[in-house]
Amino acid sequence: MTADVSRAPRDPGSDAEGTRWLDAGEQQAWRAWLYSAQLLLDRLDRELTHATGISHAYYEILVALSETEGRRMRMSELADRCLSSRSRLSHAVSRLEERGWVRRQVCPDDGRGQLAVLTDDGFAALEAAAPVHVEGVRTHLFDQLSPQQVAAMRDLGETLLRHLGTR
Amino acid sequence: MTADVSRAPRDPGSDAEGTRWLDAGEQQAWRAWLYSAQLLLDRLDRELTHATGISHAYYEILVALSETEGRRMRMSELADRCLSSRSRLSHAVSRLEERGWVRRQVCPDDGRGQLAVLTDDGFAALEAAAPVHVEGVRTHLFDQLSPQQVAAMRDLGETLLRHLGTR
DNA sequence: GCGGAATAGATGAGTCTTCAACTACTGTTC
DNA sequence: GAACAGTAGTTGAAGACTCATCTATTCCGC
Repeated sequence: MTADVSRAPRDPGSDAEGTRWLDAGEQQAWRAWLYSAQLLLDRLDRELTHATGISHAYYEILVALSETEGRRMRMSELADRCLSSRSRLSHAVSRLEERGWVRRQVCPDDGRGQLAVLTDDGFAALEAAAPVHVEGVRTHLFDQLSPQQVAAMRDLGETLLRHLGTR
Repeated sequence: MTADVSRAPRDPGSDAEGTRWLDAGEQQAWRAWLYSAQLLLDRLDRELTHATGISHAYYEILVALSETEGRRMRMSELADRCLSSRSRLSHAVSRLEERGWVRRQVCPDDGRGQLAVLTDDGFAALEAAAPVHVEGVRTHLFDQLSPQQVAAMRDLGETLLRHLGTR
């Protein structure tokens, strides 16, 4: 006897706690989404890391910095932009600093704050990595999808973002 | 001057390497998908971990084992099912063994192999965690989507899986 | 049935993430 | 302007993941 605990472990309806279990169709949709998301994120990260030595997490930090005026940003703002905790970002910036790609600068407006500044070396590293990343996204994502599917993907993402909060 | 390196850093067309940069619509679709995926996975993992002490990664291992005859599975097969590397699974099973939720057993058919076996305590832990996980998936995913969006999500996931390999 | 290639899994070092302090500064209230 | 609460960011320890390496076993060709 197997027990698929994502569906009801007993007869539906006999469940005292009233958990709203997934039906077979929801189950399949969820699994397909979950597996494809995990595989895609993993694949992109792996290919980028192998080709350039830059993980996807680091890449997002460099991109965020490169898109701002002066290529610098407050640590907290950068953390929010990268969906990262403060702590995680702080560690990551330390490691990027060791590589000479980012440096820290005390924030002039607020003595508590720090600015992360993208260096020229950091920008060069990003320029080298960008084609690899974009090619990965194209190959593994957009090349596989029809325009309708791309539209659906965007709609889906934006709907979920409204609920999860852009934070 | 900002530089969005996901689009062409220079004029499109002046790009010597011929990188197929993303246009504005693709960019938005990609960002929406990426952010929503990261936020959703993070949210589900966090809520599950806080409420039950079981991370999503561990949860998937327990679910996979619970679904098999005899609640046991070869390590490699389990790794594949959980989209995990052999090494990662080996470490994870060791930690689950310390909790008394899984035990290892030499595979009778193949002296090289090991079976991971779900214990009764492990199954009980899973039964306790399942409602929390399912409720999370419902609240943060299905409750937010129309039936059409759910269908699109499934279609999208399955399309990407065909390319990325169910592995 | 012997020898080499391939497979299954474990292990340890290095890296990354999380969590809970902790320091330092700002803003607010009296 | 002193006291206190709140905010910004860092730090260190513990847990988790990756990669390369290692051992044990099986498979295959002869």
